[in-house]
Amino acid sequence: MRSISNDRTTRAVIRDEALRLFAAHGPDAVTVRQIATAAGVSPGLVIHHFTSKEGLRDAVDQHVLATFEVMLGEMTTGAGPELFDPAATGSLTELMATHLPPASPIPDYLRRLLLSDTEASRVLFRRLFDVSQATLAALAQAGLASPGRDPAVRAALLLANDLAVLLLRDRLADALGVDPLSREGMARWAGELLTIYGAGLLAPPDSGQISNEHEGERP
Amino acid sequence: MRSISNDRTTRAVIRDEALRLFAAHGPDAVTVRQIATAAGVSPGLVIHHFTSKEGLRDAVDQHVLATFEVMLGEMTTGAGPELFDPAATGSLTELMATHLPPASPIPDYLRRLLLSDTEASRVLFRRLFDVSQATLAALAQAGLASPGRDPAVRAALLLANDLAVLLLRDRLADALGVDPLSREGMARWAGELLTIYGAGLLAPPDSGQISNEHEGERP
DNA sequence: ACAAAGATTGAACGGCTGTTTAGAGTAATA
DNA sequence: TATTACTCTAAACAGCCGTTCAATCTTTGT
Repeated sequence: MRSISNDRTTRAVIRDEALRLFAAHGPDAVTVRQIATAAGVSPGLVIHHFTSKEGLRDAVDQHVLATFEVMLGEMTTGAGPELFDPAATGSLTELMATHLPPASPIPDYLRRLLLSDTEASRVLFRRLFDVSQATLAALAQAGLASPGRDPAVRAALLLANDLAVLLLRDRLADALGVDPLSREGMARWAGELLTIYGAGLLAPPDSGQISNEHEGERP
Repeated sequence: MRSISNDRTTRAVIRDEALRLFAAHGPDAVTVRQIATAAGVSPGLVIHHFTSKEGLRDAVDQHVLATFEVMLGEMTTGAGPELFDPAATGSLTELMATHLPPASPIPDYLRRLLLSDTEASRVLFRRLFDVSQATLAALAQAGLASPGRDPAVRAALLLANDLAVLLLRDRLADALGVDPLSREGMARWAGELLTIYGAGLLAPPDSGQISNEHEGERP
């Protein structure tokens, strides 16, 4: 049956449609019937596969966590160029823009997940915090950044600043006229972040970037 | 009837209980009956005063927005000392910690509001963004900060970094063992933020603070 | 080919939701 | 005091919710 252009299990289809709807409207605002319709099945089948709506939520959480584990794994594996870029300190934003399709529901889902007071939320944040701490330590070892007087707080601050773009995406897109997760948005954001991380708020533009390809800019 | 230790209108009591419950569990997870019980009235009366549950949400939104308008007004009025502190760039965090009781539901409500895709959310963020832009311009005029190559993005970045503490409060408290909105948490957070905003990530500890009372630290 | 197991459906059930309605108490007006 | 207006309640209503159930259709194992 599921042969032409569809090799996903029905279970996976339901899970993915739930992810999409949960990301767009929040789990509480989405009904089992809506998920079933979106997946082209009956409401009973959704329950049959996931026992309950909360079971479905858990399955979606687990799937998203696994996706992130893969992304984080690829990051620490293929590391190298971003080590010379203080702003790419495990930049979640860039990581997602690179590894995820442009219309992926995962950023929106992550936004809700991180603010949801669930176990999955705590586990994910803890993981991101550990990565942030490790990255800061590595940068310090390489002499590219100071660990600061309070390394744990500094690592948390860098992580929070990174996540802020994700969490406030819609509001920022409104205010700036550019989606901060788009190519142009990320470039403009990173430009300011690099300057500040490089030499502080008083620094003149164009300081801070350690390796900029051409310095042809001259207004 | 409402005389001893209660000069609030019944309407106001309902509104405040709704604010408290909405902040704690989210508007969708709270029922009209729960609000009515918390306020000590019948469910019908809640509807009678606010027409519908959504009307109640709007009233709460409006009340929170008005509260913030007052706080922002007091900020720009009593300005002065914080102008010399680049990190206090309209610091929402500090503003709320100062003007709100420690158990106020408003921080939690704000967190949900800013991510809710409602008109109130857009209005509030736009207002905060304008304040951030104005503050950055004032700091630049005073020679205390550079407006950056992209002033709008820089103002948005400073605002987002400020709001991040609020949005991720629970997760940060988990990871750091300190509520970042508590006195100790704010002090530690501001310490790192001042250093980075002062001279960047490479700066040694204790640079960046323009007016630190004693420099007795020497490890 | 036959039987067992699993996938799937349509209809139904009880419970909870926001809201309505009719009416009882209470204060203000005249 | 009679009337009007307002606050408030108890009960009920219709609708939607997650979930269950019995019965089919489809696949798998032997």
